[in-house]
Amino acid sequence: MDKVTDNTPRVRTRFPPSPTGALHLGGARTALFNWLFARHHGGEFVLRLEDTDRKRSKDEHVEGILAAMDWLGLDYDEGPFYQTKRLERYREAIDQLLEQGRAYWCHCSPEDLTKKREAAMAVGGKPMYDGACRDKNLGPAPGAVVRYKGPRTGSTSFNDLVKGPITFENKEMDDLIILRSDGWPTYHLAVVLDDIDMGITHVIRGDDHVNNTPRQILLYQALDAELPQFAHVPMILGPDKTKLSKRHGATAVMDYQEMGYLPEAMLNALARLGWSHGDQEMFSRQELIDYFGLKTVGRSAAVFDTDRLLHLNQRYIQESDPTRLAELLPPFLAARGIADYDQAVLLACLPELTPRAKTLVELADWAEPYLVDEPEMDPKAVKKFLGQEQVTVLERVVALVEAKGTGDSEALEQGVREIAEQMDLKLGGVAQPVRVALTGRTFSPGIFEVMGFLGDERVKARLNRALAIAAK
RNA sequence: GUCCCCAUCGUCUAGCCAGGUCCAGGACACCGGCCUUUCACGCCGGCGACACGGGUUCAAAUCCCGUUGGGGACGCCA
Repeated sequence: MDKVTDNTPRVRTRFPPSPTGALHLGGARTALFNWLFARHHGGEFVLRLEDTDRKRSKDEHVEGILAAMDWLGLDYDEGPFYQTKRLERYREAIDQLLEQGRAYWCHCSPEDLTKKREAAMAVGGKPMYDGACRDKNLGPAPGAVVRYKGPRTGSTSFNDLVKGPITFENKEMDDLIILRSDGWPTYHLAVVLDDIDMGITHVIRGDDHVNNTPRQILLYQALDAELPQFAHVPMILGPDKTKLSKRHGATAVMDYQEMGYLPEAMLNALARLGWSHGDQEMFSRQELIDYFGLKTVGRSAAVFDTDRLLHLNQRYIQESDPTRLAELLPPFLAARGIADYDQAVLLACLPELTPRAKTLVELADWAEPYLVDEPEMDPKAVKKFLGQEQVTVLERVVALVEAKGTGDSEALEQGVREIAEQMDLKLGGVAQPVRVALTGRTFSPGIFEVMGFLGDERVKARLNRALAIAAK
C-alpha cells in the first residue's frame, strides 16, 4: 500500500481525430470530455492525428482541427502526434504477432469478402469474415493483408466507466485486418499500439466504439499490454434522433464561430450534452474542470439543441466585457462592409447592445447605425414615422438639441416629454420619429442613450436629414 | 438480420446507485401577463414527462424480468 510518493497511475487521456473532415460537434465533445477529465485529475491530455487513411486524410483538415481546438481553448500537453510517422513501430508489432502465431496472412480478395458478407446477411447472420485463410499458413503476397487471429470461444468483458459492465462473446467477433494491402496498419492496430506507447490510462470516446472495444482488448492482450480504462459517452444526435451528420445543418465547430457564437457558449452547450452537475446551467471553464467526472455522465444519447446554444450565447454575450466583444467584432463588421469606424463609439454603444443580441452577427447588425456616417434608412420605417405629420415634432427636437446638447440625457428626456405634452402626443409619438431619424430603424436602445453615444454633431445631422425627408 | 447500448416534459436534464421527503425539480422553446419611448433585457404565471406490462415491497421514476421503441456496430474508415 502506498503513500504520497508512489506513482499512482497518472491520468493521461487523448483525443484522436482523423483528419478526414472538419472537427464536428461530436468530436469536439469527446475532446472536451477527455480534456476535462485530464485537467480535473491534474493529468495530461494528448492530441493525436489518426491519418492512416492515406486517401482521405488532408492537411487542410489537420489545420482546421487544430484551429477549432484552439478556438475552444482545449490545449494539449503533448502532440499533435501523427500515425503516419509511426509506420515502423506498427510493422514491428505486426511482425511480432505474425511470429507468435497471433496473426496470419490472408489472401482473400475484397470481392470475395463482399460476396461472403452478403451471403451471410441473406441467411440472417452477422456479416463476419469466415476465417478462410486462418489456418492456411500463408505468406505475404501482393494484395494480401494481415489479420489478427482471435479466440473463437469464451467471452471478453470490460467495465465501462459510464455504462458499467459489458460482455461480448468472442465468437461474435471475426478476425480483423490489422495490416492493409497498401502496407498501412488499420485503425484497430494503430490505436491500440499508440495508446499503449503513449501511456494512455483512460480511453474516453463515443458510444459508436463500444463494439470495437472487445476486439481492441484482445489486441492489448496479444501485445501483452496493460489495459486502459474505457468510458463510452453517448452519441450526439440530430433533431430526428439519428447520428448527427451534415444533413442536419451546421455540424462543424467552426461553423458556429462564423455564425457569431462565443467559444464559452459552445463549450457549455457541449458539456451539458450528456453531463450535468445538479441543476446548474452555466459553468465557467474552471467550474467545468472542478466538477467534471465520469460518474455524472449520462448513458443515453442526446439531441443537439441549437435553441439552447443560442440562449447560452446570449447570456455569455451579456456577461462579456465590452472590450473583448469589440476585439471579436471586426470580422463580423467587415462582413457588413464596415471597416473604418470609431472604436470609442463602438465601446460606448456596446453596453446598450449586449442585452439585445444573441450572436456576434446580431451584435454587428445592432451596432451598424452608430458606426457608419449615414445609416441606411428602412423604407417602411420612413414611411411610417417620417412624414409631413412629423415635421413639427422633429423641428422641436432639433431646437431642443440645439439648446441643450446631447450630453445631459435627463434634461433631454424632460424636454422631449414637454414636447410630447405640448403636442398632445404620447412619448412614443416623439420617440419613434427620432429613433428612425437617428438609426434608420424602428428599434434601438433608448433614444437618449443613442444620442449620448452619437454626440451632438451626428445627432443634429441625422435629425436634419430626417427633417428633409419628412418635409418632402 | 446478428450483436451491443439506451429509455423522465417537444429538447437538454435533476432525481435512480444507498426505494418513502416526487400527484416528479430546473433550463431551452412555446403561450399569457407585468415593465416600457421602440426592440430587447428583466420579472411573474401557464402548458408539459417517469414508454408499456409484469413482478419484489407496507411503499417503485427509483430494484428485477419481459415487451415495445430508439440508437449504434457489423469496412483493406476512424
